[in-house]
Amino acid sequence: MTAKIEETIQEVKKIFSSHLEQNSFRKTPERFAILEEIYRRNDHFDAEALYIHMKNQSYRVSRATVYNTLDLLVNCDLVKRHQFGKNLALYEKSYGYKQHDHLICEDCGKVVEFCDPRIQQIKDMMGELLKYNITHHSLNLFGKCNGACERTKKQ
Amino acid sequence: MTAKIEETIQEVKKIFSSHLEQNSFRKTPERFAILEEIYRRNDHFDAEALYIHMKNQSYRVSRATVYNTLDLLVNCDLVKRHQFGKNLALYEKSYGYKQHDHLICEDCGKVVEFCDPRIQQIKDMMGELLKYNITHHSLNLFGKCNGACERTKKQ
DNA sequence: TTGTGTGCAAAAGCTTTGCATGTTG
DNA sequence: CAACATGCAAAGCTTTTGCACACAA
Repeated sequence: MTAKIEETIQEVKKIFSSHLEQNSFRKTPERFAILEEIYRRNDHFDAEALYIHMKNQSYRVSRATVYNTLDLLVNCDLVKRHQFGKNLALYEKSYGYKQHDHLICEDCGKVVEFCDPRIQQIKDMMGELLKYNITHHSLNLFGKCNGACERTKKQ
Repeated sequence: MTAKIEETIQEVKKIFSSHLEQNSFRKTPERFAILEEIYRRNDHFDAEALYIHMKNQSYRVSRATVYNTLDLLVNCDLVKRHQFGKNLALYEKSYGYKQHDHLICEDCGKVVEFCDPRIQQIKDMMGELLKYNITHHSLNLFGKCNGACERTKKQ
């Protein structure tokens, strides 16, 4: 499993490297360090948490660079950004992950992923019906996770 | 049609009035003026636009009151709040409207509403499967409205 | 009259920007 | 070595809060 992670990290670094090259962006150590940090995590995180975590790990980055790099990674589809609420934007790594949506617990903030083929059907149908080119979507279900919450209250 | 609007306004004012009474909130002219203003609109609007519009109409309100009243109205289901993007929260009146989701044009910001029964099926199924009480959802499709855009570029 | 609501402006929270410095190509 | 990226802190934008005054109950 650990080997798998290292392998994935090498792959995404190559992809990121190509993306930077193609767009004439520079390959800075900060950018690759942030990418690596993201791919070592397994959760949904916000920019600040990522920044703090980098700081704690001896790596010297600024918030500006974190935000800048997150944008770059979102643009080359290595990271997905989700707006779960007004002041709650969470990111997640996306390389090798299949499309999925989210169920968010209103009490503890826990995020669960799920897949349902019907959402794709809805996109196809509405795109055709309304004459839009649908590029992406965002489906979030909000609810309460019956009990498991109290112990995991977040932040 | 105009008569219909006046009628609706009377109805929602009664509902709001009851809600305020039940929660021991005061019935201030500002609150009813904001409710009325919202129900005279037919679009998706943000808090600032509502504030500006009230100001332009000789009505003296503050942003604080606008935000406060919007919260009250959302809580009694007379208004719905949608987070369409990072800094893009839009509201819409909801009394007498059936459940619907949104398709947002990435070029011009235009918002189209649509209904699809499959989303309810997904909610029911995922709630049961994952043992959550689903309270609400947010489904937004993003795409491009093929041409009609260029002329309606927003803001 | 009593305490909630309001207006105003300042503050907060997340994100972006400006500027001087550092580093990639 | 020229331009772009970085770090830092200040600024931006939307939303919230604090305070004194106004007014609903």
